[in-house]
Amino acid sequence: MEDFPERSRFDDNQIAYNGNEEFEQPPEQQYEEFEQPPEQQFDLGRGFETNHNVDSEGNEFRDSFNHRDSAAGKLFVGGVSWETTEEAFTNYFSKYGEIADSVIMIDKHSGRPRGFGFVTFADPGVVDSVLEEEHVIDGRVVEVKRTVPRENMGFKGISKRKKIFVGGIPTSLTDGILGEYFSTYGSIVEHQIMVDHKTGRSRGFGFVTFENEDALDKVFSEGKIHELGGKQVEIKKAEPKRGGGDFSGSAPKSYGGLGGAAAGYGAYNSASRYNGKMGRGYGGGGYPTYGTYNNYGGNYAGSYAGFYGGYGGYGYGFGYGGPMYGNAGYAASGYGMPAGYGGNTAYGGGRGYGNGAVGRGGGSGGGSYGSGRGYDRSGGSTTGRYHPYQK
DNA sequence: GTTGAGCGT
Repeated sequence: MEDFPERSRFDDNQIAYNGNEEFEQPPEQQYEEFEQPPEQQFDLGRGFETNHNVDSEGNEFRDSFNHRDSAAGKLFVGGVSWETTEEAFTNYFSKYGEIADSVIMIDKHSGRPRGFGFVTFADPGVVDSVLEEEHVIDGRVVEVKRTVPRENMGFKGISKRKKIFVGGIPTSLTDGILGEYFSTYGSIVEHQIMVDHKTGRSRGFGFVTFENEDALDKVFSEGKIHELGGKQVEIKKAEPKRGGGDFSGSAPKSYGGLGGAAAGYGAYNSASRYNGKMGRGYGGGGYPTYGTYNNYGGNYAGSYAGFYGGYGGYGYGFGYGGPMYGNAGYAASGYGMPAGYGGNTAYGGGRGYGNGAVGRGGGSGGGSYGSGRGYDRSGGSTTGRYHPYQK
């Protein structure tokens, strides 16, 4: 018996690996895809020195894809009554200055207003004062905010664990009182009582965001039960509902975790196919934090990959509660890092595992994005932020 | 009565 089965198996492996290499396309091509000249969409003139960034971990990433947000003078207006017309809406804000643009978004499917809109002032200087004030349109208090920040603001953002949940609030209690009460513990950044859109009535709970964490200490030091408006309310640390900022910076919904997904693909030969679509990672923010669903993407990919033991890979990443189920075996570990560089490396990654750079998945956002959209949705919460043009 | 809300096809 000189013919060892091992031998042939080994041969098989060799073949398999060779096969891999066959699939690997010259990186140059990838580069061309990724190195597209950055759009000059920075009409905000806010002093973005460059759109080539390096985060604190040394990851490079590009800012692109900043359409529609944070143009100077532009504000998001939420909580708009469904009865408010665009005309009334515009007219209301025109008292602060010339309106360059304004719109109330309508859901095309239901034909109903979506309850929010945008207003852009010709003079960006007025937004600050607009943001300071309370606004009532058609008897409804609307919420004016800057348009959703992305990685751009990740650092100056005001967010950490400074938000508390307040439950058991008497429906008669107003948001103003809520703010007044808790402001005795520290400066409040934001506070709100949630109301039912249908009835307009309080839902009996709200949130308060403090400026500093010591305010939280203070407020919690008095126990979780507070007396507000003559009633007992309970306070707790607010649970993050969605990218709302319990964690790093204000990285909103950060597609951060995608490192995993990308990895998954990388593992498989077909990476070459997908690579073409990945690349531009929004990455940015870089914290691997969320990305729950994204991981599914990775998973799936992993399964397909089969090769490197792809299955098993249930996401990892930081949930809120704490640890994750890290496993993601190779998939995650190997390629997260290269991904950070924008896909080109995602490639090389195909072979060199062991970097364990999972954490850096940030940069590879594009991955799951381009290819894993379907999975994303399965994760629930279809924020629908990115509707590339699906009608 | 107890965990929100939404970011322009």
